Amino acid sequence: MHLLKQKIEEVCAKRKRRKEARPGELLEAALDLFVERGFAATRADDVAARAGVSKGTLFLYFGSKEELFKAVVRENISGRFRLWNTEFETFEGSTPDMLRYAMNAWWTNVGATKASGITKLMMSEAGNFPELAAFYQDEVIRPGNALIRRILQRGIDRGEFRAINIEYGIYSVLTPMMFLTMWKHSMGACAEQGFELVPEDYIAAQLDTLLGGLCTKP
Amino acid sequence: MHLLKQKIEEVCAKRKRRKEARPGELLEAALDLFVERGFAATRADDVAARAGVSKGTLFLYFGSKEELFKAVVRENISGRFRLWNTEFETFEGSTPDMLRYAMNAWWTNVGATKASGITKLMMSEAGNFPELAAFYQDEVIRPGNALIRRILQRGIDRGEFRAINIEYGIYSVLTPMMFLTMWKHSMGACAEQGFELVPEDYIAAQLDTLLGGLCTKP
Amino acid sequence: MHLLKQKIEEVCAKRKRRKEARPGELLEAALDLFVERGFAATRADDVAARAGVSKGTLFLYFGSKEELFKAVVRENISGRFRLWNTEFETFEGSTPDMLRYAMNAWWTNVGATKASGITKLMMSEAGNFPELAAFYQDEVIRPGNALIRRILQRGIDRGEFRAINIEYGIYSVLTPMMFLTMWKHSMGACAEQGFELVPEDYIAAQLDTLLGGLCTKP
Amino acid sequence: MHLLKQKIEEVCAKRKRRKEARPGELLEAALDLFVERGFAATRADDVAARAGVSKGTLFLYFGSKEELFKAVVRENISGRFRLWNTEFETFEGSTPDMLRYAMNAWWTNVGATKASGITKLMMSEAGNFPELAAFYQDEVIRPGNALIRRILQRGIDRGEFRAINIEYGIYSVLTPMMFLTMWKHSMGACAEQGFELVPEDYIAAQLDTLLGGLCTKP
DNA sequence: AATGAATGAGTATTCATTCAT
DNA sequence: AATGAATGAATACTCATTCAT
Repeated sequence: MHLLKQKIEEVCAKRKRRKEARPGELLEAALDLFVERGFAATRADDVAARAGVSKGTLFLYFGSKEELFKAVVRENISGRFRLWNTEFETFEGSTPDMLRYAMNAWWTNVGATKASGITKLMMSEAGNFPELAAFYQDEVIRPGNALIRRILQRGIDRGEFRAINIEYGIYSVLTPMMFLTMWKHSMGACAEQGFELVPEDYIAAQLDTLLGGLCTKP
Repeated sequence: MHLLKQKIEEVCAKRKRRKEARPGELLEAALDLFVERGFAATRADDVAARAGVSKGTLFLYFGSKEELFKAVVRENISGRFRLWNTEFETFEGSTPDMLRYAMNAWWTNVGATKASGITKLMMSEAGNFPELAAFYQDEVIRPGNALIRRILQRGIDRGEFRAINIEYGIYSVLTPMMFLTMWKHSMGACAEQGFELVPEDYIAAQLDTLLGGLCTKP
Repeated sequence: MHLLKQKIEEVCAKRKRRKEARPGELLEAALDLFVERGFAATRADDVAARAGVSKGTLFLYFGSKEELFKAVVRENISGRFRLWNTEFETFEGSTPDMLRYAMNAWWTNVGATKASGITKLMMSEAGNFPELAAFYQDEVIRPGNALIRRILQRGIDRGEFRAINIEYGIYSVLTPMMFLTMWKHSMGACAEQGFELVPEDYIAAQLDTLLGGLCTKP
Repeated sequence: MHLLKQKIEEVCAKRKRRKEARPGELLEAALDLFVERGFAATRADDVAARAGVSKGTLFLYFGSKEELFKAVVRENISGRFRLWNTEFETFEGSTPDMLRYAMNAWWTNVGATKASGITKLMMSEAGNFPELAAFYQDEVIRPGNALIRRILQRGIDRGEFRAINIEYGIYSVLTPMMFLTMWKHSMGACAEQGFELVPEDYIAAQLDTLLGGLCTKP
């Protein structure tokens, strides 16, 4: 009898592996297309085709195109912040070093990956999906800001940073990342000839300016 | 029958004077809606309605929705740079002051006005309109970058700025403006409660950081 | 100048005649098809085609298939009751004659016409359109019942009818009409061979039974 | 591999006992839903769900939705007429009493039960299923009419009823039943307030009118 | 020049039906 | 026998675009 069970389980396992894989394949395909073409210009047909299933299957897993979009956003908003907060607490170097580390880690783990596409998506479509924008605000913007705030505060507390207005300072850290994201997904395609933007160098340069300022020391 | 035509033409005579104004009204309406909703989500109906004309009239002036979009972008990319370059050449203060002046002027004349909407448009739709993106690159990005480059170079030449990598430095100046634009047109709607972003203060704070750096002077 | 106006009005008149005719043509086509095939089995395409317009035009006049359906029902629910109530008040003959007159008038003006199709429609689809059913209840059932009630009451008051329970009596009058409607639109198609139901004769026979009863007088 | 099959068959053995029951459960569920929503608006999913099986199983027993529908109708058209004809032949009372008995028996055994749903179904969908309508005609309408005809003829023969036109007289008996059926399944939901229709009372009242007529005896 | 009625290609979504397991 | 994942044909509805007036 257990032989039967075993067999059945085997069979089901294969199917289940497929069933559980489906949404993932669809989400991946959807992410690609949404980022590439935007929400409206992405046809359900195409998402299904790229995932290698029929249109009907798409709607089997996601009730509507909008739900698919939401799922794509959710899927790609990882709980990376828990890890990062831990790293913050155990970091032993100087705060400038911490900042350097943080921005480079962001680029490696987010900016350079497909995940950065959803930031671009959010910027483009936020107006049409207020509910999603709020979700993004809660899940990404707020924790992200909080982490940067902690870093800046640490720098100030330790006398490493000037006593700047932290809330505005956050954006000084944020905007280079935002810029890189847009660069990669929007303007980058038609970049200025004769000047190749190298993300890692760009980040290094921004950090230099950010930390040291443009002005020569008196 | 030609009598009718003649009469009609007579009657329409006074309308002709308004003829030149029409495209302007349409472009204005289209700018608003494109910025607010994006290209795909903006219906020709709505543009016409907001401009106070019939849908047919819209297509009388612009052969297609895409052409309308291009016209909107082109129309709003003014040759402001000639004036700004002149100002640069006649400016007599320090380069930090010049930078301050430039960014505030940008906010007053562009960022705070509807014109900033096209930057948002370009970021959102560049991928779908490479031709337009190239045009934008030529007409806005390149001259803008050139102007900032001149400012930074002036600062370095006069010993006011450190000898940073200018190409990357440009983006340090650019990104706060880019950020403000996106803030105004995308994320701003669902901003974090308890922290009101005041553009002028934000610019001042960014300039402070940019010029002085985060680190305390040794 | 008035010549122009005249011409324009002429032109517009033609168009308006067309525009105002459209909904009517569509409603007529829709009535035919809904009655023939039911709500669900009627395709919007077909309605448009039968009305001689494109699918788009259909949705120009009726926001959705459901709205079209509602409009069909409304359109065919005439204010015939005002006329009938007047006739009731000015009728001078006996109440049995009045009843005879009423049922025959119903057949001529409603039962035999396409309008009877909506009764069949309502019976079939009432469950799926509670809102419409309520509307039908208000606009047709209630006034219809009221009229029959007046007739029966008149007969009783004048000593022509027995003192029956009027509320139930109403249905004795109603059901033959309902039956004829269903006969015409449902079962009639596959009627029993060898017995041709002649509506007028059927009505006469029902009236005979209704008025005289089946039983021989004691 | 055949080992697996063997095992599976073993396991399914006890299910086989239920095998015969399956179609019955499905037919019951289908009857409910078809009556409630009509043919088109009833989804195969829902039928299967209500019957507690998977959608696949439904199509295992019934090749198509249409076949399911036909089976539902056929299943519920019982050969009750044999019994009723026997009762007719052994009935000993007066014909008016016989009529009273017949209509009340109908209500108890058919009208008040789910079986009455198929009458409603037939009325709504006859047009779309002429084949079924013919079947219904043969199996229900014709025998039913025949039985009523025998009753009326008995009354006339025994001098209890007037010598009416029997073919039309049949419908005088039929329509109250038809009406009750529609009332229960269509319009009843949104009945007129302030007047509760009690089926048994309604039948009694109709019989009174039918037998005695509306007119006072001379 | 202006209109707005008409169009029809295009797209999301549903659901009966199939079939591998 | 039973499942339920997958399918794709069918259909309501949208919207840029045309054109007669």
